[in-house]
Amino acid sequence: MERPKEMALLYSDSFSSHERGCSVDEGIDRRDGIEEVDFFSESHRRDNHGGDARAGVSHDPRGENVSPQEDTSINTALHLLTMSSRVGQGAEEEKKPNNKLAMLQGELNRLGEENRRLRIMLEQLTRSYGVLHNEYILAMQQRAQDFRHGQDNKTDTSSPVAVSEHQFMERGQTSMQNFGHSGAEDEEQSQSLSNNIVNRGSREQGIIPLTKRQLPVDDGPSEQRSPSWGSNKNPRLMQDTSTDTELPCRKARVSVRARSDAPMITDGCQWRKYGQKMAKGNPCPRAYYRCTMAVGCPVRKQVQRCAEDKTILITTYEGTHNHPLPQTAAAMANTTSAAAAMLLSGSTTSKDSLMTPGGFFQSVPYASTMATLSASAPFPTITLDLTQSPSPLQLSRGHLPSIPFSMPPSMYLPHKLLPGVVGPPAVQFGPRQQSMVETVTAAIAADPNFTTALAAAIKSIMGSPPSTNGPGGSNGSPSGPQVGPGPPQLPQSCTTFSTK
DNA sequence: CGCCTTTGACCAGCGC
DNA sequence: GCGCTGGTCAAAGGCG
Repeated sequence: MERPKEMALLYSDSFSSHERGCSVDEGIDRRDGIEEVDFFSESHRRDNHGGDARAGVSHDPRGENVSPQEDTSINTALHLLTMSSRVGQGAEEEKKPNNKLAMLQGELNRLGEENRRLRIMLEQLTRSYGVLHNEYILAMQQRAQDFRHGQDNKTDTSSPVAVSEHQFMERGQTSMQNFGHSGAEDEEQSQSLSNNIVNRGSREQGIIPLTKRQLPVDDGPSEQRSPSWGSNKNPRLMQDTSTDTELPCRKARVSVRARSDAPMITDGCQWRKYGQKMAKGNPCPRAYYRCTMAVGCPVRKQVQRCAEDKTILITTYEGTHNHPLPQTAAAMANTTSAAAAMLLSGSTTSKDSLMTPGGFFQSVPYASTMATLSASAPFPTITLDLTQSPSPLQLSRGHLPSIPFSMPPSMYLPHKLLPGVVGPPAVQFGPRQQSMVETVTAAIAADPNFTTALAAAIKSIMGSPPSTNGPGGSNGSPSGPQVGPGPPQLPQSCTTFSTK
């Protein structure tokens, strides 16, 4: 949906810059192409007519210089419009055709300008969002830290693997400082971190409503959705907005593709099936589960077999656990959290940073190969494809090719960005799978290139000094038990991320 | 008896 | 406005 719009805008933009020499017919044809923009143009036009000097488009919001010619043409067009209306029927009938052409051309010019302006505005908004988001994250971290001081060690139950993952996450996500941390502190931090990632929004609901509005932090559900999540149904969104606790958008999801013969992967959590549906395009039904490890836990997961390869089980997690996770679950949870974190981080960055050669994902080797972001859904989704083995090279060097996916414009928009992420617990695989999981997670966590790159990228993105958050930079999850973001299963080797 | 699964119905979002 | 689809609810039944 957004893409078309963007395309339309781009189109119109280029149009405006080339239109000058186009025949009227061409202009008319193109007009169809920018139809979607017309809506905006309308409102914009009104503004312009309101006496704003912009009507003449003598300046470009972006700061670019607009050639005088352009201005002239636009003004001329406007003039012609008025003229034609004034003159109308009378004596100048013969000139009508010419006037009409001029009118159309002028209209086109104007629309082109408006489109460009709108596009610029959109870019500015996106940038502003990124900045605000960064600030918000920092504030949250700070808050979590403070909160933690009052709570002291509360949790910690992760396995060694979990720890390493946590460390990785902590480094990468939170503040990236203190790489040397380890032990319980790290665990705690990491856990909280994961939670933060996911809950960032919900936890702080009371804070900075504005932020919330802007940041789609998802998960709010966990908290807000009281015991009966059931009541959320679709209304979730609406409820959220109305209650102020939630964000208008849904949380982010983490989807994991893994080979498994079992109907459902055991990930350490208890799930209750609450529905099953036949999904379009897939002969295999999709099952819906919700976490029953704690009352009111908002985490849900969808399990479905891949249509192309039924040995592949696709498990999609949504939400954050509001309770402690078992070790088995916690370990893997972090993996997903990491993925989610990447997603979140990416969201904070601007389109440019993500896509350009120094972009975040490019600096995160594994991220680029193992995860795929999808904006097709109403919420951001990161897919971890564990069905393929990573190339030794990648694992050993953490080097990756370029980003295998392209981020749709919508991904940069606030409402799609931050979600909460997920977390399911770890999956209990057979010894072989388990080891594979550990290997993968450990590799990711241990890879200096990865952590370093991630840290650098995030740092640059956030632009915050590392020192502030120390070990605690994290965000501990203030409230209660740690919720481990839970991840799912990590089965076999992994390396590629595929998008749905 | 309690928990879980099954399954049809309902609701909201979205595209045509 | 209508139909499709995804997601969820909740009654009914099964199982330990």
